[in-house]
Amino acid sequence: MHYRILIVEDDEELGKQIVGHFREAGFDPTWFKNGDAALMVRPQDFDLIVLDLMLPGAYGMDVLKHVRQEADVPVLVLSARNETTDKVRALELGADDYMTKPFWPEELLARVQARLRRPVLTRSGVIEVGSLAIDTVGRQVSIGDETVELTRVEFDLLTALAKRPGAAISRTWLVDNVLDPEREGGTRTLDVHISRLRKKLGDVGRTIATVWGVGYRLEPQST
Amino acid sequence: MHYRILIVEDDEELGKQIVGHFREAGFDPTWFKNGDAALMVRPQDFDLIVLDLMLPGAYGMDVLKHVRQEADVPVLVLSARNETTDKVRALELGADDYMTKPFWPEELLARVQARLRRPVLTRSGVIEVGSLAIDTVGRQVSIGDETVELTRVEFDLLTALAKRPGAAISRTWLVDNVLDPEREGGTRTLDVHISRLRKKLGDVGRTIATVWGVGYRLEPQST
DNA sequence: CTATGGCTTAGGAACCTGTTAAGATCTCCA
DNA sequence: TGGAGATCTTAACAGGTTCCTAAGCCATAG
Repeated sequence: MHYRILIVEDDEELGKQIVGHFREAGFDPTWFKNGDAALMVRPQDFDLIVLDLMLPGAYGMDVLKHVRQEADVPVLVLSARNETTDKVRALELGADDYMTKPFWPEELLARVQARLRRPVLTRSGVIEVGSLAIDTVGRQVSIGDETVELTRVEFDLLTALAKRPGAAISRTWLVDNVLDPEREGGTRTLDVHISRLRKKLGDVGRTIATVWGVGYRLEPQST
Repeated sequence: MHYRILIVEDDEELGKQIVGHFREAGFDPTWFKNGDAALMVRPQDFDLIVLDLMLPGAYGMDVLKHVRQEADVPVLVLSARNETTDKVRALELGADDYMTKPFWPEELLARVQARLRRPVLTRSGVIEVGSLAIDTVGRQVSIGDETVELTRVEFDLLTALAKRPGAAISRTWLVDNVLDPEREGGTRTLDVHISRLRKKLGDVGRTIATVWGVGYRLEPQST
């Protein structure tokens, strides 16, 4: 069975290239060259959406909003600029990942593949990993029947890991995306949060593995 | 069946050298010394194009553009400078890989082979070579059902080899790309890592072959 | 047989992580 | 506005892991 990928990209060259790479890799890509068409589509017909934010007419954000209203499909956002505002807004609107042009097609492919190995995310916005249940809407976490109280950072940290169970999430990514972005680098802050998270989660906490020199990973079959 | 390679390179020496290497390696190389000729060609007649950006008259980018308009042939770009602008522009125009001069002809050959001989990379980001499975996303390695604990360098080394099973990966490439780039040259560090990797992998470790005077190779049918 | 390159062992240096404790900051409510 | 409590950050250190280098031995090519 082939994953269906929707690509929204106005650049003729880049679009063709991306489509080619996806097809080669065994995906089933659909390519829209403008936002209007993308606004008509049923997002739930696709397994993942690659969206260029810099569409003519600044439709990028509209498309993203539309997709988010309709379904919980992962969205990978592309942007030509490396402006933080774009990134922040995209993430606020529910983008799942973000890439700055230019990039290697392989990298895009790799990220998409990583994203598709996704967790059990129920329609109500609950991520389930083993006995762990994360209500991303109500921002509540439970293990079995027990509710666990987490702070904001702890919750975001756990969510980031749980969104891609089994994947190693790099320290830098976590620091940049979960912790306060205004911070300056070079501390043990992340470790402290992980430490407390593990303690609060008890047995489940032990399924947060350290990937030495890289980051952390939530084991998929967390009991 | 021979792969047809188009080489666009104005430097007499380098061109001759590259052509020689490709021919030796069993490719079918065609060599153009200037961009004008390259603009006339039908890119779809080739399996891969090696393009020097620094052509007289600055035709490099034009050729790239031409190729991209015509067909979806992989293009490997060469450039004398190590300037980011060139790299970025090449990427925007759809180059698939990029090499900075000077380089070893072997390295060029290796990259070309890597591109033509697609790695065994499954949808989920797992590289499989025989009973060996490398989860590049989760950064985990297993042989059959057994998980193998590898350090960061060991993992990256194995991945580099496994991405191109059967291909000889040069020592220099491994040292430059896998080991800490800040290091100074002239040690036996790589050997030590390979040694430990072999030991940890047990039987599979024996399929990491030494290519005398060149580097290492992971045998494709590793048990 | 010789020279070159590769393998392995061992030790120490460098690095990374986990944890505790304390200070800074934020939030909420009276 | 003030203050208590919760939350986040930083510093400091311990403990462990990983990496690099040196040195001797072995394998290979010529």
